Amino acid sequence: MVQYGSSPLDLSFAALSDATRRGIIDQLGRGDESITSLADKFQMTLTGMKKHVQVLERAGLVVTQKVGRVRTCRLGKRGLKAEAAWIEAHRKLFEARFEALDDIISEMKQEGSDDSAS
Amino acid sequence: MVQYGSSPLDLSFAALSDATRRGIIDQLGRGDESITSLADKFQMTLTGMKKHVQVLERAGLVVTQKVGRVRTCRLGKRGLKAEAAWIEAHRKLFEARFEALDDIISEMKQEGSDDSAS
DNA sequence: TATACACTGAACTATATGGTTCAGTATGGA
DNA sequence: TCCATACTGAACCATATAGTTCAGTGTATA
Repeated sequence: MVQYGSSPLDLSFAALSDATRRGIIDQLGRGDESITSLADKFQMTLTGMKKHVQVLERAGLVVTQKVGRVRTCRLGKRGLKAEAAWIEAHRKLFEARFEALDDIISEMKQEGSDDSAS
Repeated sequence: MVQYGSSPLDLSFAALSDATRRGIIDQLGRGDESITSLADKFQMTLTGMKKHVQVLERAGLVVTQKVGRVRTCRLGKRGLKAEAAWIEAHRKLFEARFEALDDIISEMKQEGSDDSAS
């Protein structure tokens, strides 16, 4: 039996699965921003933006700091190392599979029956 | 205003945000599997496993083919290229930010007020 | 001091996710 | 032919997500 507990990757990949949040990361790559300016840029309520930022923060991708009444958001120091590592390791897995099985696969496709059924 | 539509990355990052599904990819890297054998290995009902496989399939990470009564799952040809590309591009963004701002940040930390408030 | 600004939190909506059970359908083998 | 196997689909549950509105709190500033 294979057992997998939940991990930090759960949080970061989930954070990255939303286009708005990937956009926020793009934006913060260009410079720090307040919640308000992000909300403006993404045409969203303050509250909505705050939630997105919280998701990114829980994932460690973004760090925030409140000074006065302004909360400033910037990219988190931990970066995307763990995610890059997982993806790279598995990208190789995919490729290894295809080097080994390329011809077998096309062979299977020939004799294939149902394929792609619901 | 910054506008981001939904993209294939939404589906693949969401697919990767679950430890079971990342485990399935690990497993398929070692060889093709039927839904039943995956369900056994991950101690889950057939129906539950089928759903996970469908999520991976919609994301293009896994391909399935039904022959007789067995549906065989294998890694999808499209692999993790797009995901790797996004992560790599942004990993550089993170690093660039820190090279430029490392000292400014630690300076901000000194004078910081609230930090890490809810 | 009064006002405007930036955020925060609670509450609500609609939809998705991760899982189950149960009742099928279709296939392979004795 | 009969039975077990492998999957499929519908229905249900609990929880999470993406967004909203509304009613605050705390901070700058005129």
